[in-house]
Amino acid sequence: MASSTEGNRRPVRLADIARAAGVSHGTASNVFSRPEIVREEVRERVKAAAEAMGYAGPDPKGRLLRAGKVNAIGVATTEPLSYFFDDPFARTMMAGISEACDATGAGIALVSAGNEEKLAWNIQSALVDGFILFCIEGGSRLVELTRERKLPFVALELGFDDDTVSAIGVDNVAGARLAAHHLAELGHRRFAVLALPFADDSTGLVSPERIRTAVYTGTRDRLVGYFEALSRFGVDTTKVPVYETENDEASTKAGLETIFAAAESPTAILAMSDRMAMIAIEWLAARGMAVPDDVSIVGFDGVPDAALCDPPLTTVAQPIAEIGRRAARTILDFDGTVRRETLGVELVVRASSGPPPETA
Amino acid sequence: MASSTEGNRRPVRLADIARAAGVSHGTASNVFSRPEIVREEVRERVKAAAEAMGYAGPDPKGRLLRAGKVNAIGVATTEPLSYFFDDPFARTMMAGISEACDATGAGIALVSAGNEEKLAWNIQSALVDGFILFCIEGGSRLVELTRERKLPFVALELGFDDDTVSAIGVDNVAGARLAAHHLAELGHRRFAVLALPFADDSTGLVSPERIRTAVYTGTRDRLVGYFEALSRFGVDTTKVPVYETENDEASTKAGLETIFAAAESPTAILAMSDRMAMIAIEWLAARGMAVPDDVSIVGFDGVPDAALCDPPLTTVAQPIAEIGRRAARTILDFDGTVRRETLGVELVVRASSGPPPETA
DNA sequence: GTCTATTTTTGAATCGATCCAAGTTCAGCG
DNA sequence: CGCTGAACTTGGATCGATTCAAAAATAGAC
Repeated sequence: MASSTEGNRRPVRLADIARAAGVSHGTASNVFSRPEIVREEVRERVKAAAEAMGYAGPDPKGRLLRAGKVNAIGVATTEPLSYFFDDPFARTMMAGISEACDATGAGIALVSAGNEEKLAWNIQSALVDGFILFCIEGGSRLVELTRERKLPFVALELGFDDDTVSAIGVDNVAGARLAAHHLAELGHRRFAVLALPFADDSTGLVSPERIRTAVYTGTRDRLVGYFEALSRFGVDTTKVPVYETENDEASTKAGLETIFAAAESPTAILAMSDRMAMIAIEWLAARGMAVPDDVSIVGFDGVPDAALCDPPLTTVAQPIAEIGRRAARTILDFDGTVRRETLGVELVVRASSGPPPETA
Repeated sequence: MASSTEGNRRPVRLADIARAAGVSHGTASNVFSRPEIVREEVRERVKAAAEAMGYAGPDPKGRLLRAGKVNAIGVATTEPLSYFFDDPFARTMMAGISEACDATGAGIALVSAGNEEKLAWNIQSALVDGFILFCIEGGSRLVELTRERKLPFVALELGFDDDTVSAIGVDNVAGARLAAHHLAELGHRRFAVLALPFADDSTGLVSPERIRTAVYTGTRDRLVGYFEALSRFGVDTTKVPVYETENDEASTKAGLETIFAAAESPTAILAMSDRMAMIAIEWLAARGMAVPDDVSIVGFDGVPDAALCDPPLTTVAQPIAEIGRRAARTILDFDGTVRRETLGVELVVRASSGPPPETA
């Protein structure tokens, strides 16, 4: 029966019920958005008409255009969407962002895309009031794309220098110094570094030249911090192998192969991410090397998983959730200025680091 | 210099550059959305004008209104936003949803809210093409609110019977049967059940009356499954303590206190969630009871963490990511029909279950 | 130089609401 | 009975784009 009237889809809009109720669309609008200013009798009539016609309530699309504000912040990355739920670092960050959004009632829109073209489109068409950018990879492209939108945005883990963008990060030099100092103080003198990318194009042992011309300043800063602390203990840093990975399993393992194939294998590994550190622990275990008895490892990031692995990882902990919280607030309370924050890090000593083996 | 012209914020719109370039809005619009149909000379002129005036590109707000489609799906829950990133079950589900969204290029909007009123508003005003509802708690309210929007939606973990809503779930009875059968077959005869809520108002040992009048049919179904399998082994299910919790630490621990305070303590625990099962393992360890030597435990859900805890948890695994994927597809390929899917579950035997102690 | 076919461009209509200045209604008062 | 002010309503303008039928410009043929 009903279907005979319905037939095809007919989106009922405010104007329809206004007409049905015999009032202007202005009044009909008020019934929904400011009911108190409409006389009760009229209000009831309009509501009844809405009910009868199956009106779904003011369509946010229309409201949005008028109001201008979406009340949601976009979080973008070049990784696939599942990155936000799979990666421990991202998850912790998102928890911080969530907290700030919950507090103000803002929503979160996740933006990502497989290929470059889709990413551009998704960023251009995302319905948000601002962006938080996860710049883990392809950060400069992401920043470039987002800048076009002319909306407030803040970069996280920004890998390169650009004073015109708001960014929140940590003191990489100080953090790295902490990690290297800790190991050197324990007595280690033979080190190897598992590095994040210095630029986009390759992996492998890095030359001083590559370090000098690094695109990703975060990577360079961490290395500088490591070397600063090591030099202070008399370590010849030119002899320390630095293997550049892509922070994934394959390249990290390749790095470990290379490092331990050398004549003098290290007693301590400085990993620029917990991810690599944990892969290293696993790799060493598989080769029968004990952590920390044979080799000590210190990570970087302080993801929750690092406390749970075996042995629990000594690492340089970033205040990840706090970074997320501040990033969200930067967008939520945007005031038109470029905001740059550098937060402190903390060395969390757990069981993956200890004195070097006696025989060494 | 520049600032003297800019002064205050002036949102440049398409009409502005059209005027500046001396073309109609129609043509200006085409330059951006279908550049191939406008003559090169004109296209360049318009683009130059856009560049000169600092135009950010067609505003999605305007486009949206015209196009009608947002190209994003909303995921809603009554929990705070961080639930999506903290809870292992939710995370796995979101990974599945992400996958389906990535495949079609759709975005994800997270919707949630502290209080009831905000939730209603957030659902009413979310810019999405459809909803996926996490009905873990307050599911009926969530469904009610969402129905108002008259958008496609699908419920997950729907706790109650309602044939008018699309939902994706698992065969709770069969899953529970698997769990109980496994334990009974190992020789256990003294059981206790850690149950999810039967209704919203209380926790504690449940009466047959409460089971019969259960609001949450999922809970009831799992219990039915447990009891069916146990009966087949001659266990008097009326003697099996069933403790209703809120699936959190406090109430689960209270349940364990109660259960183990009884004269005949159980040798096996059937937990309706991995969460409770893992809390139980911890609680038992703290009391010096060994799992599975003194007490066996079987969980329900199959979250990734269950494989990592100590001892690894035997559990009834739901195809969580697959549920997420199907939910997303239900919205993405919405055809106007009510879709109900019930997926199978699988018993994953790990180290938390074994034969009962000899002395028992 | 005219006519037809094709390529471009135009401008009004539309999407679905909210806002607001101006107009209407009505009770109370002198 | 007219006047005043408060309480409601109205209808046009606006938000920022896209669409499409019709008009205009251009090209090609004869």
